[in-house]
Parts: sequence; structure tokens; C-alpha cells
Amino acid sequence: MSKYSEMHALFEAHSFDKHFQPGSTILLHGDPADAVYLVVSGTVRCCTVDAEGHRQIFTFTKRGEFLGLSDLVVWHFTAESVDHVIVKSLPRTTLEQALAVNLTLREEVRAHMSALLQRREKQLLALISSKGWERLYEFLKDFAASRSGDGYIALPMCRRDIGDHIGLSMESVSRAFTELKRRGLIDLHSHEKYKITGDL
Amino acid sequence: MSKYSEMHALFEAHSFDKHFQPGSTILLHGDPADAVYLVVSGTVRCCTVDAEGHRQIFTFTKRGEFLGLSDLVVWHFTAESVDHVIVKSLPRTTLEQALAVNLTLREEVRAHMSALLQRREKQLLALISSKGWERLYEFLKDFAASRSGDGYIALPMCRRDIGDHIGLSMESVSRAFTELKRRGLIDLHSHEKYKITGDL
DNA sequence: CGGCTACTTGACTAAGATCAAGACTGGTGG
DNA sequence: CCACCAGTCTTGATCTTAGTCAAGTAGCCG
Repeated sequence: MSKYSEMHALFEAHSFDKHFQPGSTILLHGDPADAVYLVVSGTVRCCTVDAEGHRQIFTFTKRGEFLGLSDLVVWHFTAESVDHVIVKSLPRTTLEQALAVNLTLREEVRAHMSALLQRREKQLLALISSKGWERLYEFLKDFAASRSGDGYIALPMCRRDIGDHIGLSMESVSRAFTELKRRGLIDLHSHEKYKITGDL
Repeated sequence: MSKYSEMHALFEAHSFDKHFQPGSTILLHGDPADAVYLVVSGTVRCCTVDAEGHRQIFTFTKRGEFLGLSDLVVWHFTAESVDHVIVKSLPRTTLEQALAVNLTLREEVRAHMSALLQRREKQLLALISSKGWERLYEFLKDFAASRSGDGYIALPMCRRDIGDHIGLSMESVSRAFTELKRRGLIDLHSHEKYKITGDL
């Protein structure tokens, strides 16, 4: 909130809410990028699929995060709601008009894209260098950090989604969960509720 | 040249050349990002290294490509010269002043960052879904495409560099080369000169 | 010619994919 | 209320890919 204050102000002033049922398409690869979004509640998966049907989920966009600021003409990815999602939608023309006259806003958009790029490069490094269960641990820790409460955290997405995010098969994700339990790094209450209990 | 014409004009007007011997550091992770660069000749490797010493080379920046446009305050990666490199260096203050008054330039910088992000996400997908020799093939084809001549293409970087780029060990890169030869997809003249001879 | 470095190849090992079977859960209908 | 069904998750067995360690080869430069 402190960070992208001009962007948030713009969304406050000119956006309207849109609701999505679980599993709906929010924006589709190839469609014109005629709006940008701010996630109000729920979890969005951003992914691309290759010719052989392999899917890579770059990020799960959550409450308070922007969606679609990275594309200018056409979406280069697809965004789908994991659970029930509410977003604020801002027409691209509104954004562009504001950018033309607002230096701070321009800096925020640049900073946002720079942060996205850094995160992707970190993900590339993680995919190459760390083991499956380590990537799962980082993912769970990260996800926990975005949720304020300190009880059990509920995962809205299924094992396959997690796998397509950290580069593992569904089965290997399951085994990685078992491994994290064995090492005492997490407490897995049910298959969707967990708590971080250790470090490393 | 048609694409980022304002950026190129800016470099023409206000930059100065810098030379680097093979293996020198052009910009260092953590240092202030007080300039941006345009590669005039040679090949630059852009990488980060994690705590365990694993290195990921995001990209090899070549002649005509920009370097450092993605960072605003501090470099989040390290750039090193692979061979002898000449870059045009533009002070960041000059860039920022130009950005403040030049809409087209702003659009070019945004488009550039958007393109970088898309490429990283494509790389993420490739790392997850394709085999080692397929990634090597894509890399070689890509590299060939950036070189106009249609004879043999010389690779300036070593096997380890290629490995750290496509996510393989040095030995596996070597085996992947052998595999590509076996399949008739490349003609490897010496260990550093090749030609694409097949598709897929 | 010798020695250095980068590359290649081979043997073994490890991580993870795949295929297959079982377990748990939530919802539906009798 | 309970039995069943479908979807999701877990576990097991086997196979593939690539990493590691080790040896051998090819240039290259003094």
C-alpha cells in the first residue's frame, strides 16, 4: 500500500469490480490487453502452455497484487481464477492517460516490471539449482508470508498447480510434502492446511 | 534498429564507448545502476549466483542489444564479457531526463522490459518441459539467428557457460552436442563452430 | 615437445517422471 | 443416515534423464 500508492489511487478512482467463479479465465493469451487489474481477493494463476501441453505457472497473484501491467498490446499469458476471485478492473486507456501526466505513476510501473523480472530470474535460478522439496518449501514459506494470520494456512490450489509452478509432477509434489514433514519443516494438518515449523 | 529508434538515437547522441577484455566485469550485482549500455560488439553474459555457488546465465547479450535497462537503483545481476566487448555507455541521469520529456522513448523502454519478461517466462517453460538436447538446439538456433552469415557460426562461450544458461552440467552439454550430431540437427565442425542442418 | 586447458566419453548414482494401485474426502441420492 | 461415486491425494515400483567422478583426447601456446 505504501509502495504503489499512485497505482492504488488510480484503481480507487477509476476501476470497477469483477467477480470470477473458480476455474474461470480472467484474461486469455493472445487477446488484446485492454485493461489492467488489481486483485481484491482470491488467488489467480498466471500461466502459459506449450505445444506439447506442458503448463508453467509463473505466479499465483494474490490479494493486493497487480495483474496485467506487464503487457502492452496483447496478453502473452493466461490468467485463471483458482478460487473465487474479485479484481478491480481499470481500462488501459485510463492507465495510459494517467501515465502521460504522472511521473510517480510511471516510476511505479517501471519498478513493478523490474520487480517482476527479478522474480522470474530468481525462479530460473531456483529451478536449476535446488531440489524439488526445497522449491516446495520456498513456495510454501512465500505463500505463508503473504497471509497475515499465524495459524494454519489453507492452500487454494491443487497439487498439479503447485507442480506446474515449481517444476515437478503432481506425484513428486506429494512426495516433497512428505519429505518436508519428515524433516520437521512443515506441519501438514490436512492436505490443504499447513504451517511452517522449521527453517532451511 | 527500426524498433528502438529513440533509444538508439539517444545512445548516438550522448554515449561513450567502453572496452572490456574477455572475462571482465561490466556491471556487478549490488552496485549502483548509474548507467545503461548498448552492446556494439562481442558477447556479454548476464548472470546471478546463489549461496551454494550455482550460476544461472539469463541471457547472452549481443551486438545491438541493450544492457541494464531493467534496473532502476542497483544492479540485480552481474554482466561479464565473454570475449572482447565494446559497449556504448549512457549515464542514467541522461536517460531519465530524456524519459521525462519523450513519450516514444518511454514506450520503447516499456516494450523492452515487457519483451525481457516474456523471454524469461519462455525460458521457465522450456526448463520445465523440454529435454536438455532440445534446449541446446533452441539455444544454438537462436544464437545462429542473431548472426547474419550462413556459414559456420562460432560460439564465443565455453561449455560451462552454455550449461549454466540452459540448465545442464558441462558434461551434459557435451553429450547434448553429440546427440544433436547423431540426429543430424547440427553439423559441428570443431568444438566451437557449428551449423544448423535440421529442424525440430 | 611438453604442459595447460577445454572438451569428450564412460561408469555409476541420484532425482524425478511415469505408470499403477490404494486412500481419503466431499457430495449425491437412496 | 449411510452407501456410493468421483475427484484428489498419497504411495509404490520401475524407468529416464541428467549429475558426478574419473579417465582420456584435442588444440594451443610457450
